[in-house]
Amino acid sequence: MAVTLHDVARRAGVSIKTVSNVINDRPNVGKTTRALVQAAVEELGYTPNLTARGLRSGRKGAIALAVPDLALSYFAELAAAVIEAAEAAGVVVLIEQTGASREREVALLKSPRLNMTDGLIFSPLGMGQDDVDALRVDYPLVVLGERVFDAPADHVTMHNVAGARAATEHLVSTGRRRIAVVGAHAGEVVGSAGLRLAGYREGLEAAGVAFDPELIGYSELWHRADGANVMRELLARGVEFDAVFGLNDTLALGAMRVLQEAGLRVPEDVAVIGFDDLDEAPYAIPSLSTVDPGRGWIARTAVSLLLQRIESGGGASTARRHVADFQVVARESTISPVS
Amino acid sequence: MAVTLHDVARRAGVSIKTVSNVINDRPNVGKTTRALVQAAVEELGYTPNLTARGLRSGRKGAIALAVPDLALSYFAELAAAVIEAAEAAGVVVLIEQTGASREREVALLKSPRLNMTDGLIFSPLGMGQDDVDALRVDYPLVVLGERVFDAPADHVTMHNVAGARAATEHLVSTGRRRIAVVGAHAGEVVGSAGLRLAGYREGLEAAGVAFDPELIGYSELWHRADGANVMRELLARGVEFDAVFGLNDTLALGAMRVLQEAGLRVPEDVAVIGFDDLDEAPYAIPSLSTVDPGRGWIARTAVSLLLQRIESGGGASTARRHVADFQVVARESTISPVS
DNA sequence: ACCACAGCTTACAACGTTGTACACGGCCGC
DNA sequence: GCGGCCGTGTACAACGTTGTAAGCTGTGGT
Repeated sequence: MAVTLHDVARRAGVSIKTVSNVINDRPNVGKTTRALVQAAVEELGYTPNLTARGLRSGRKGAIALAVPDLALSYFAELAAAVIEAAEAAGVVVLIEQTGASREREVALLKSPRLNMTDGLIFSPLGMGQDDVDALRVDYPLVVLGERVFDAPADHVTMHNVAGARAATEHLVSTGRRRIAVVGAHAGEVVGSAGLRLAGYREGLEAAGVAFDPELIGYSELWHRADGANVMRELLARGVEFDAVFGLNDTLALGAMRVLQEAGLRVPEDVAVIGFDDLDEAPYAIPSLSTVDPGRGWIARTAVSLLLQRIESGGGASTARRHVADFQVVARESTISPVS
Repeated sequence: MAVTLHDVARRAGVSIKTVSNVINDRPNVGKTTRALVQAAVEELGYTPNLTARGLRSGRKGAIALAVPDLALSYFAELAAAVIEAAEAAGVVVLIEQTGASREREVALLKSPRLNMTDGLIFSPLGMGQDDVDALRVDYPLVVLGERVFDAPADHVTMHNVAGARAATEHLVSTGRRRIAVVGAHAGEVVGSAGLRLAGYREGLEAAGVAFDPELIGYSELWHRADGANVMRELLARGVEFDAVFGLNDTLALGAMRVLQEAGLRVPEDVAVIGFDDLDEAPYAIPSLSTVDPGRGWIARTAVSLLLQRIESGGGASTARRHVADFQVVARESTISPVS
């Protein structure tokens, strides 16, 4: 059915290796032969069999991306950026969903399915420091996020602490002092929730504002609904606050809806800031202030690091660590428009 | 480096074919031999090389999914469902983004990259009826959506017309008569916009409400921002309406924010309904009424049809067409809560 | 005049797996 | 007790590609 090198070789009257050399732009092919072969390729509509190439050369031209769930906006947008960056390098992306389950994350790392790809970009959410050994794999690996420190793999991450601190300071700079937090994880130290909460405390301290545990709203998951629930609970408790820091944008958006439902004006009565700079943040009403964690840069860097590892034969040199620049994006939810 | 059948065979003292037979549960292997081999597999940590298997057997265990852009919520949620369904069948998913560009869509269909997979689930957005021949491919293909009719491939789609009609009738049933539309495409007949607008007109007609072109808001793209812009324009024009039908949820959400910004209450002053039942619809404030087009069913059916084609050797039998059941989901944006 | 060498091309093996054909032994039926 | 058959296992080839080594031709140096 499919056209192979043999067919092209027969048509052009050369050996299959010469055709292979033409396809791969090897230098040692004569001009006339090259043209002859190219004509035959054109004529027969030959396309290389990537599976066979992968078997023989070990390079498959595909990478895997493992995220908790594509239905979570942050990961969908991250995946979109990873696919775009990979595409630019001529590589395709195979996506795995781990459901943020520690077991599935650990299992994935040893899955035979991964040997269809040249390497993995892995964004764990359930694994912890204890699983650091599971990351000691024999294929190129880039880890995203901050669940595991000192991993024996390249690491691309964001300034969770500094970003959260900057968000807090931004709120303080607009005159807010009672800043509620939505989405904290009890007792967590590593992980986005723990780090961002630490940044929040740093920001308060720098501004000379006392930390009040009453202002911290906890929720395990980070969906819109969780943000709404936590905010309802804070309101019910009667805690006073003039600002809300959602540990990510979906939490902030959920919280913001509840605030408006309760008749509180954003930002006049309560300012709201999130974290992630989702595509939808600018289009919320009011548009959501947030921290842009450099998602695009993270995606591009992760792809580029992974491709470098693949290129270099996966030699387990020292693990590199890259941190994206962040930026506070002030929008209407923290700064009232000039009226 | 990696453990192969040869290594296992040597360890177990049998031939590699016997090991292969054990791995694949072939019947003609004795009980003791089987146990022996399994022990060796365990001991050496053998995992099959899927690339080699793919080359030899033609079955790669991967399918491709092509969507316009994962950053669009609908496609992210669709992709999540497709990956989940494929995973249940032991198949991985490779994702391609076409950017809704007709050229890239047509090019993708002939891309050699696809031969890493056993088949394609394709959701075109730029192609039209003229490109029907491009869908005549020699690998298993399932097409989603309604851009192309009579395609020579299996087709899974939704009840765009009936769903839109039902949404319209739902608005009518709550007493609305002046129903604005957000997101129409001028002159389009096929495609979601054209079909949903047709359903809207059917719904009006059935209710004996006259169609008023003044109420139709056009926008090429279907992002949140487009919904907001169209709504601002409708308000600026001073058209009177008591309901809004967003041709998808993001349009409806964008429009709803603008309505609230303008001081109009939803649903008291204006009812809003969307289409897609995105995960975020129930968490908007007010929660968004919408049409559940059976996204999960579509994903599962598409995967199942594709796998059937693959199983049956891709024999180009007659193209099948499947249409998901839809359901109007009434939420707060069309029905005021009992107060 | 011959060797060395560069430039181009080819034959062959190999990547790790599975399909095909066949070999071996024992048991059944006649 | 012999022929055939079933159950079990093996050897070999093949999937389509690329790496290696070697072959062939012609040119230039000595």
